[in-house]
Order: sequence, then structure tokens, then C-alpha cells
Amino acid sequence: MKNKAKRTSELNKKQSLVMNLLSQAKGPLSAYQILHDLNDHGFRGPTQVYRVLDKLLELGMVHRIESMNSFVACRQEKCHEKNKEINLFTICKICGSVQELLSNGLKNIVKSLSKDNNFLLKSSVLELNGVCSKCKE
Amino acid sequence: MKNKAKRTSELNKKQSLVMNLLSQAKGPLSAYQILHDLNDHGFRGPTQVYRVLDKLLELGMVHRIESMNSFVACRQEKCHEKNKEINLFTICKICGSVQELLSNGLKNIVKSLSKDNNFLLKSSVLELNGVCSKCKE
DNA sequence: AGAAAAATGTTATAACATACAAAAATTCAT
DNA sequence: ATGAATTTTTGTATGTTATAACATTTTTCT
Repeated sequence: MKNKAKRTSELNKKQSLVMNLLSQAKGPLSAYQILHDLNDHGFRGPTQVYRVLDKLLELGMVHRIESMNSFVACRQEKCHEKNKEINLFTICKICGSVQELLSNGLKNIVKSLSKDNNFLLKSSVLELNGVCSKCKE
Repeated sequence: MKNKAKRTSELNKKQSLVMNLLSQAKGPLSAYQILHDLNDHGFRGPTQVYRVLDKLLELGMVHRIESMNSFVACRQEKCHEKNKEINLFTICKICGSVQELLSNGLKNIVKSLSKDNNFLLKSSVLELNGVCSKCKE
């Protein structure tokens, strides 16, 4: 009766705490911010945070923003199933907000780049750095 | 008579040392690897390395691999002039090699994504993670 | 020459991440 | 049930990456 792809309700206590924290956050959080925020809930060291993050990343429920060494909750419903290997974000250098996008165009480019270069793709991430629409005004 | 875009020959001593090291390296190097390798040439602390790297990044002669926290020499002749804001790499998880690519398709996608989302683009990087052609065999 | 500004050097510390050992929970044969 | 063996969880120590803060030297300009 076990389901391989866990639903949110099957997350354990610590995993749920991190997931909720990230879901309610305005922007990306670093592992140490998470550690600080959840100090009173049993998180006593970075290792615990990273272990939970690894799990949530594996489940596709959280994404890592490479250029910020921090983490965001996934906002795209279909991420887990279809687009796990094509990650795409805009990052505002003024307000620090991160927007997760989907793009079939990008997907096609990534696929054909991999093919053309005889490269076996596991995952990819495109990070756009600049100024978001709100901060442009 | 001053040229705004510096040529290699105009790099100072420390900049040249780092540039040469990166150019001859098989793969990306971390700032601390550079520090270690150039210890005997006057690099006594990380700050010195990071300052040189910042300069070389600004000149477009070096790129940062975000997912590895390390640095590679630019291998594309036209990088500095035309494609500064569109960076593209494959990264082999077996041998650690990094390949720099150019793609007009990617460029178009990035431009239109920025436009569609009312995002003012400063720079972007697409990192493809997987297994390179050599390691696939 | 000498003041002001820019570049460089140095130390300390902050921020991010992992290795490994200790402890707790679970399994399972007796 | 008991307790040895395995797995899972936890915690400490340490390694790695990056910047802050401030001193010194070099350059620029009058």
C-alpha cells in the first residue's frame, strides 16, 4: 500500500516544518536561516536541515537557487512529474525575490543541446539575474 | 590612447597569474585552490584571489560555475563582446569537466522569457548537469 | 612635496556544507 | 519477551567558501 512518490501528508515532522517554512517565505531561505527559525522545533545543527532539504529536493518539492546558496518551495504543480530536470528562475537583485517559471522552449533547447553535444542530461537550471517588474518602476 | 576593454597583455601581475592558471587547468578551480597554487607567488589570503577573480569576471575572461562554487577560463572568443549575459555550460558529474557552449536558441529563449515576464535581464546562466560524452562510454 | 584617492595587503570572521561517530529505534532469530 | 544485528537518526567537529574590517602602499593631482 506504500506510495513511492510521497504526498505532503506523508512527510515526517521535521520535513513538514521545513516545507511549511519555505512555502510561507517571501523569498529563498538559506539552510542556516532555516536552522535559526526552527531552533525551537528540534533543529540543533545544520546537518539536520541539509538532510531534510536533500529529501525535499529529491521529491521535487523544493529547489535550490545555485547563485544564492539558498532554497525555495516549488510553486509549479507539475514540477515533480514532468519537468524535474528543467529548472528555471528569475532572481531580482533589488528585492531578492525569486520567480519560478516553466518554458517548453527552454525544454526543447536543453534537450537538443544535450543531444548535439552527446551529453547525458540529469538536471539543468537556468537562472536569470536582473530586476523584477515591481522593482523596475 | 587608452583602450577600455583590456587585452590580456594589460593584466597586471596577479591577474595574469590567475588567468594563466585557469587557462591551463583541466577543469574549474575554486578560489582556495587558486590561493593554494599561487601561495608562492604572493597570494597570501582569499581576499586577493577574490579581487582578481572579480576583475576577470567583469572582463568576461573568466566564468563562475554557480553549482560548483568555482571558476573557469572563458573558451569562447566572442564572449566578451556579444554574449556576456548568456552563459551556458555542461558539467560532468563523473570527471568534473566543464564545457562552455554558445547557443543562439538559448539567447532567443532568454530574451523572450525576460520580455514576457517584464524582467530586466542583467545576466543569465544555464548549467546542464549530467555525464559527458567521454564518461558515457 | 604633500594631500586625497585608489589599489593592495592582512587578519579575523561570517556563511555554507559534509564527515564521521554516538545514540536511538527497528528488526528478527531464538 | 530478550538481546544481538541492522538501520535510522542525531550531534559534534571540521572543512570549505566568501566577505568584512582595517592597515599599508601606490598613484594621482595640485
